[in-house]
Amino acid sequence: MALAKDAQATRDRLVAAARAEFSRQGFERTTVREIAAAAGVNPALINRYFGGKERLFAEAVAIEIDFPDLSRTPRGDIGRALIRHFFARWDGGDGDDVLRVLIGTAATNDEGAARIRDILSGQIEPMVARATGSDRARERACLIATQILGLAYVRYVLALPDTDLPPETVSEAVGETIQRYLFAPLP
Amino acid sequence: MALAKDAQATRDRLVAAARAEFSRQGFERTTVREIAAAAGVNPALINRYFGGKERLFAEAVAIEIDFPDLSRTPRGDIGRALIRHFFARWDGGDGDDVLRVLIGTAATNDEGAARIRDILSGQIEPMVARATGSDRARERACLIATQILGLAYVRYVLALPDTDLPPETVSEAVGETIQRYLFAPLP
DNA sequence: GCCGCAGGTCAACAACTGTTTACATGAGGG
DNA sequence: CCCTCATGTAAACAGTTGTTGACCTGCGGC
Repeated sequence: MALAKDAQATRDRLVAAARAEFSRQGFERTTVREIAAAAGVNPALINRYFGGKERLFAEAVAIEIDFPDLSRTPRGDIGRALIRHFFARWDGGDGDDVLRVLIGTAATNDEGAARIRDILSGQIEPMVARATGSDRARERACLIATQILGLAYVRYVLALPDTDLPPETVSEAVGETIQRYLFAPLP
Repeated sequence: MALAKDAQATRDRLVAAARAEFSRQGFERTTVREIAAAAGVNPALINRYFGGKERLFAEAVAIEIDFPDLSRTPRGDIGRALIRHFFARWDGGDGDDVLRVLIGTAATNDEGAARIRDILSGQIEPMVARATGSDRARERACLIATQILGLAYVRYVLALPDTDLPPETVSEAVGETIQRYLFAPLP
């Protein structure tokens, strides 16, 4: 049963509200009072439960990318498959995906930038190494990051309409780019 | 001769200082007092000359991309040429290039995002139309924007070291991507 | 020499920030 | 039943923010 006083539920609602607000306005613009109001709780609880705005932010952007299983995907289709996966995940959009939060906040928040670097090293690079078996996985992962983050930036930060970047065009054109960054010989 | 009281010089120093500070810290984190201190002037002058922080920002991020003349570049080399141009421009780095300011601030500042969209419509898209003569210039311009902004984001916001993204790898791999976004058939 | 006024200073303002402190409340074990 | 302590509240704090209005300052024309 739902208790009137439930610490865990309050924490969860704060994290959810924080994600939404940070995503909409970035770290600096978002105030703890806004987050608390959106969560329907008292602002002081942010300090009680998380120890401050910074620590709540860190909690709100903890993320696992959970790549699709590519082991059965034909080599030639991996690029397209990756793009489709990201597309589905982002545009399925409950609107507060953490990666979107990060892209927006990393720009002015070192903690956020460090998080993205962690994802690059800890999740994208291993995925590339696994999928390609090639050396230079680091370089390839960075190239892929430029394209995927750029796509996310244009779509969600600049908020270009679908007509400017039709999903099928993106899947095809960007998918092939990823494919090349994965497998094409590097200079 | 340099006057002790020179309104134009003061304005210029304020804009320059604003660019540097906004670039380093983004719009929200930067205070008018910091900008004034960096410019060596009184904070009140920001309001006198620009009418507020927002308006100073708008002035600081006014930008002309000034593309290279591509009319004599062989069709097959345009992608590479563009990337080299941006690279030279960004990394030549007096450290306060306006496009870098914009990328960092647009994330949480609608005015900034609108500026980038203006550049896309007013400068990148016409350049694409001119260079390719193709229809679908808009789509191609957006695709190019994803790659170029993503590259800038990874290099300057995430601040990955040169060893992760060696310039020659970028020129080649990303150059070819731009080339494809310019000329390859779209689905 | 003096005066007007563009150019620059100074201190204060009101609003808002994250955080802390002291206090209320009510569910659940004894 | 009542006492306790996790949970939640309210108010205040100290600092910072962008902005403003009243006030100097000194160059250029008379």
